[in-house]
Amino acid sequence: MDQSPPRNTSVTVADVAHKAGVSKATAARVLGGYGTVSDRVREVVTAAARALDYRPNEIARSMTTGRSGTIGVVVGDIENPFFSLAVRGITDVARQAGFTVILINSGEDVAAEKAAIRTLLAKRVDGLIVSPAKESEVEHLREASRSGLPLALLDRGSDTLDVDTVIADDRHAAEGITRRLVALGHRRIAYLTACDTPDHRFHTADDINTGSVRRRIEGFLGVCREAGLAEMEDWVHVGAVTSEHTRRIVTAMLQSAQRPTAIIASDSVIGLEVFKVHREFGLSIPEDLSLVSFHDADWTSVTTPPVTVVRQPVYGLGETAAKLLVARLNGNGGEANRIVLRTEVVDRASVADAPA
Amino acid sequence: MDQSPPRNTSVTVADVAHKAGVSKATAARVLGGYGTVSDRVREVVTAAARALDYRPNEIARSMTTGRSGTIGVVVGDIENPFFSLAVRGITDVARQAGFTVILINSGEDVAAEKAAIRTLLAKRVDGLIVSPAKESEVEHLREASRSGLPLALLDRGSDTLDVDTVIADDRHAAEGITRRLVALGHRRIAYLTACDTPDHRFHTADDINTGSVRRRIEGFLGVCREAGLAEMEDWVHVGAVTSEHTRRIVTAMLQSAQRPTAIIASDSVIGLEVFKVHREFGLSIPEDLSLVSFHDADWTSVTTPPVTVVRQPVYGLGETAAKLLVARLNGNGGEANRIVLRTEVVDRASVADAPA
DNA sequence: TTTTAGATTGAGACCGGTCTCAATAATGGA
DNA sequence: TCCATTATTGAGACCGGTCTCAATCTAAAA
Repeated sequence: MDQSPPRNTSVTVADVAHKAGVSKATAARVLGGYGTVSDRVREVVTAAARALDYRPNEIARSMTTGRSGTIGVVVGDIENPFFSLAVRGITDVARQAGFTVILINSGEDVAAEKAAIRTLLAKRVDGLIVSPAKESEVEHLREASRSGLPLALLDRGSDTLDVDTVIADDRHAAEGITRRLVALGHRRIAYLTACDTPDHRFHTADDINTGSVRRRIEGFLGVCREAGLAEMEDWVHVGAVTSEHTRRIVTAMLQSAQRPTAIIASDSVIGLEVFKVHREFGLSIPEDLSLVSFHDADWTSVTTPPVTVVRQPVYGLGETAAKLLVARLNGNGGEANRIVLRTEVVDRASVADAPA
Repeated sequence: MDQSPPRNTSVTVADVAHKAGVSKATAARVLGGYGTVSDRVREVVTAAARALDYRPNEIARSMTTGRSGTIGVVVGDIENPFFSLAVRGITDVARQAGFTVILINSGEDVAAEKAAIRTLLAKRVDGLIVSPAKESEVEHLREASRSGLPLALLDRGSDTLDVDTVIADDRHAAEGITRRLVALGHRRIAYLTACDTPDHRFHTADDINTGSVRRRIEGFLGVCREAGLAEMEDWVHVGAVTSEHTRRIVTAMLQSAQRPTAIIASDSVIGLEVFKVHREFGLSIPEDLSLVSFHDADWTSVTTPPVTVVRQPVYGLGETAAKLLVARLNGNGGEANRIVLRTEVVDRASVADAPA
């Protein structure tokens, strides 16, 4: 009795209309909530729909309206706490605005990113939020945008792409912490990032395709130059793409005769690895080595000593990007917005004077 | 010259067919990759499609095939590293199998979960992976499953739902660590979980609606009983839903005359908060307090001391659930699979003899 | 009471694919 | 060379909604 027949074939407006004894058009009107219907008919149709357990088919609806009610999100890696928090911001806004989110990881690989965009385009998403793997390769994004699809860039911008962009003031943040380290007497300051170059070595900031990281490195190098430190390019290390890579790089660094007295980690995953390795070397932070990490990850406050970090408004990054996109989706036109959210240095105890 | 006209109206198979000088049916055949076409025609159509920059419309395709190529994923909170890692496992498998993922957070709220299911049903997802907020309220899931939609449960099962389920051996894990604590002389052992009850107090394991947590508590209480410890129900604390709640509960606990000598944290977010609070009290782990946390979060290995944890195969949980779902989607029938993945205790340094 | 603007309702086209079925062309065996 | 098969192709229905337009109805205005 409680087991209704397993209906493999779903009930449609036509079914409801038939049961209610009205035309398909009328049933569609009350079910779809548009047009004008008499109260009596509305009741009959509603009752029929309930009796039949009618479920609207969004696919069919999208077919005619041209809107899918979904937004596509392409991030590097949802497993990274940075992105998972940003995505939380996006989904919260999207849900509230009546949109649903299709999530795809690019693994920071441009080819995968292109494939993702293609898939999303085929699914006819109403809008796109992307954290581009490479600023230098955004043709696929430009094309999507030019075809009229609203696009918002997350955490990484592109000068050549005139679309809504939400980033953090990475350069400023990097300048701040570098200045601080220099003031404390540090001269051998290493900057460590997951971004890679073809030969896995750093030459100039232009080699760095990830906008946010490039700006940080430019800030870092700029301040070093001001302070009269030469050839600090040699202290920028790229390719910390996995914890194994990071471990290898940090190990080489700490074993070197010219061991750095301070390390700036470009994200919390790298920062964590640096922290792990420094202990294996029996070094102590901050006496032997100062450490600053980007991203105020949860672990940074419970280590001994706790780690000084650049706190980025990660949730806000996603939230803002989604809000801009939703505004576009609601027809708000106008110039592309380029929003820069403020970061903040959270002073803890991993930074001190350079060892004598 | 390089700026192709911004086509607001997308090109369809009919357009391609017209340009290629063939019928819509024929163009559709080569574009859709089905049926049989002569090589000559294939070439002409392909060329026309390229010239027009034809992009298939998945929505329209779904309309006739009845398959959307998407799977819906409902988790508590993507921001939680547990879920973000599991989702990574899901998306990896889904992508490989040609499916796209629609992600919705339930916030561990049944009403939100129901709404999510409804949305996903309307979007005509091909399958569903859900981490149910409450085992006691799964009617909406049962209904979805009964209507023929493949469903896989993640991390939390339901005896009354006969669907593919992937969980960890939570009871066994809880028994193991409890036994260990008891053997070290602990008698005042607190178990702390985010799951809540109507009156925010724990009475019996049946009050706990989250399957994984209930099994852990049953394991915990079972071992305590074996060891002759009475009324350990009083040591189970529920409602650590936010860090503020957790902080309040832990603070009360540590201030009490009957201060626990060991705490078991039901997830890493709670474990982190316990770690933070214990320090503010000037207590030291493990001398004054032993701590064990579920989920081998990254921070647990870098604290001083590092924290002993129950390592769950989180990525594997998501991966396996997705694989089971994909198998169903490919038509594999048969009994519902109930897979239990093994956990492992990672012994670090936060557990020691109970203080005298 | 007749006229008429406005409210309701029904028919049917349409969105952009897939797919069936019949018609036509090409190939092979007797 | 003729007929049976098989390969290609075109027409048009269909999926489940939305939406336009014309027809019918209702009630207020004259």
